[in-house]
Amino acid sequence: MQASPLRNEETPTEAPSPRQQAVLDAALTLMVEGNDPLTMDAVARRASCSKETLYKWFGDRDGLLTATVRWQASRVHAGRYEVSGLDAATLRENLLDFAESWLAVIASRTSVALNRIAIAEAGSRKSNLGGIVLANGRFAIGERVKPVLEAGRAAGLLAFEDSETAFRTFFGLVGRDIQIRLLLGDALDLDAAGIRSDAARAVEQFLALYGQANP
Amino acid sequence: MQASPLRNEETPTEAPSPRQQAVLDAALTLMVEGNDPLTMDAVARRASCSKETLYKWFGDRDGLLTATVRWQASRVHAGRYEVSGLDAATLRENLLDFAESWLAVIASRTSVALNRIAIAEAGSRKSNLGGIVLANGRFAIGERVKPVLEAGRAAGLLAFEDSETAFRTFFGLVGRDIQIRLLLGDALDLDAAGIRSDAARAVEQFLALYGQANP
DNA sequence: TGCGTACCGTACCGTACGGTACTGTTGACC
DNA sequence: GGTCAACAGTACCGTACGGTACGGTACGCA
Repeated sequence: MQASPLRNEETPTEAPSPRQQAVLDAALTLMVEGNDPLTMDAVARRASCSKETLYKWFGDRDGLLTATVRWQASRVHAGRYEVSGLDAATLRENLLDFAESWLAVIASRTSVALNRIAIAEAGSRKSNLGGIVLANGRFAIGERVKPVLEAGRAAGLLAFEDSETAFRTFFGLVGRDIQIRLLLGDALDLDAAGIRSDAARAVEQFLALYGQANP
Repeated sequence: MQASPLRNEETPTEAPSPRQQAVLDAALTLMVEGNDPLTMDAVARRASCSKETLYKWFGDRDGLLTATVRWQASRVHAGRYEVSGLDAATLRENLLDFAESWLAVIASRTSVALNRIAIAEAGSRKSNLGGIVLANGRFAIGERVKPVLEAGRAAGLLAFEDSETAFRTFFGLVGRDIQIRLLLGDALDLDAAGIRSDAARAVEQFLALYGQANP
């Protein structure tokens, strides 16, 4: 089990124009509503544009989906974290922040809808939607968390050999069964309070496993 | 976040006849191969039966998918575990066994294909495939693991308040990012050795969090 | 031997949807 | 005002696929 080749899929291409953003937002809205099966007709109607324009801008259906996923991802990315001179409280706070924001993302209707489409598409080859979602979700957050973990280790607050393995444990403690249940249609509603307490529990468990008193 | 209403979906209806089982196996094979998009035509051709028979036996496409999921589930369920007079070694062994078999399931091509279809279907209402997969996967294993955890607590080997919460932590430690990565098409191959070491790590971590010396 | 049942194979139907073509209409620029 | 590009709206095409109908065959049963 070595590094996956999926991590450099972020390739933002050029940013969509405001009108194109409106179209992509329409597509997102339709996905999230989830009543109709996201047909090109439906997007065109919702966005008040012609199908011909859709095809001109995005090439084909897959291009539209790809652009939509990228557009959504571009709005989720947050700034990087400060990792120099880490103390225990700051480390805990950073991890808590990651856990909360990650839970908020995977519990959002947008994420569920996007992941459903990417997973469905990943079944039938000929589209890299799954890779894009992974690159902007799971792998993007891994690349942001691992420096924090490594800084924690450098500061003597954490002990682990491989930051990737440590992160995957953190990921499991935070996400548990939430994402698969939501993807499969379980009703499971996580409100803000539930997210906070889940995130806190995950962080405490992670620190119990990997933390050590600053020597 | 309370109990989900999905847990009594196992309703096995009557068992399929041998010929019907062959048809369902054909459907499974097609799903796993994943080249064509599991059309009724393809199933009929692969199973050497007529579409009319398919519709007569299973009602419609959704009925066929449902029967296929149930058929697969009926083969995965293993026997229950002995939970009386648990000692530390037996507890660890039981947990290890659960973790290994669960990892083997979610890493199998069959599980990935089935979950993909159920997730795709869960997007467009009108089908309870997702509920069935959940009931026979995540919830079924939960109902089998929780008695073991509770027996461990009764024997003074584990400490927790809520067995559901403890199980969800175990679930997260075992599965981590594996299922979502596979669903999204990541290549990630887990061989038997990888599964064993992953399972062992998860069990040790779980015991580090919830275990306590027998008083 | 005739009849009914269960089934395969295949032709067929209707519709949904991806993709294209055509006809305005608007607005920028000369 | 004339010209052109971009675009909305819509009609249209081809195909894939869910679902149905029907002819043909094998087999059990009287």
